[in-house]
Amino acid sequence: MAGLSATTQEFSLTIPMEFVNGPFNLAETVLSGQTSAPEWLRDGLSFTDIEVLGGSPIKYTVSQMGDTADFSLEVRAITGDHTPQSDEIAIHLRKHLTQVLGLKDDLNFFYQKFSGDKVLSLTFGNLKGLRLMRGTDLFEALICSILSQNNSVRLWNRSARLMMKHYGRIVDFMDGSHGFLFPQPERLAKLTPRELRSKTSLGYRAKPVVMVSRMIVNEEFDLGKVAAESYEDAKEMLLVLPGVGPKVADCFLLYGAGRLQAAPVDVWIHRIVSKLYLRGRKTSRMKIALFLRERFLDWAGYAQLYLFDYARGGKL
DNA sequence: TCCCAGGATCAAG
DNA sequence: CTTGATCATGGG
Repeated sequence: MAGLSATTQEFSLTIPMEFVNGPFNLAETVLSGQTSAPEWLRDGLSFTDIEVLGGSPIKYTVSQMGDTADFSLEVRAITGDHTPQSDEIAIHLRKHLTQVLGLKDDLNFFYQKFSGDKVLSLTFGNLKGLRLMRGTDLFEALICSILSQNNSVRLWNRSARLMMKHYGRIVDFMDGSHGFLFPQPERLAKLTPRELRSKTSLGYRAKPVVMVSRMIVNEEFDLGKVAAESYEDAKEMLLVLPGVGPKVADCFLLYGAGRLQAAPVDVWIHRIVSKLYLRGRKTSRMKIALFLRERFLDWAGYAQLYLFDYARGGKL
């Protein structure tokens, strides 16, 4: 937590390996298509994101030094124009990164607990250090999850960035750069679906995005209240939202609300689970999700993430 | 040109 | 509770 300077409003901090609970692979984690938020911008092996911490925007770049088993995380950050400089920002930032990168999740316990699972343990080799990301904004996580339906990771991220550019608040930083925050529901609620679609190439997903935004602005739907319910109740409540089915609801609960027993079942999960666990028997997505929850309990979300990356990586 | 992508929805069986 | 067609958009 060093390098604080009152004049430049740039600072850096180091997160030592001892602060992280087990191995970590930054690139694998950031690039694994999780829907908690739009994917961080990549520059080589460094990743950059913008977040509002303590009321003021901050841009930070994270780099991993070393490998997944012996490493440190170097973080460079810069604040916006009117930000009072203080040590609290660095504290906020470290806390923020701990949440969004799942730094306190006990991965070694996970690997040990399921070392006897012949299928899941297959994925541990190349994916060691892959962690579940958790969003800091429920609305952002919900919209990103809706965008991902029947879409590629690349395309839903492109659409999300276009939404930010056109409808998100612009923030300026001391180095002359700027960026955009994720749009507020109030802004999206005022749009017509065709207007949104024309600027973001959201396709047919533009309509549910606008509808859901309106329901939240009108207080017909309270994401905070839903996130506080039990997993089963929360999922049932989410299914009334347009554009939200079982998979999107699970994405929101896992990446947005941090419910680790949620296991979103997409085409990749459906493929790999029915092939490697169910001898190729075709099964409904609902049964696959139930299978994952019953088998992996509070680690179902993690099991799903590892199986997803393993399958998507061409290991099928 | 067809098939696919971290699916949802509706009608019909 | 399951299956099939349809829904935009861009990549392979």
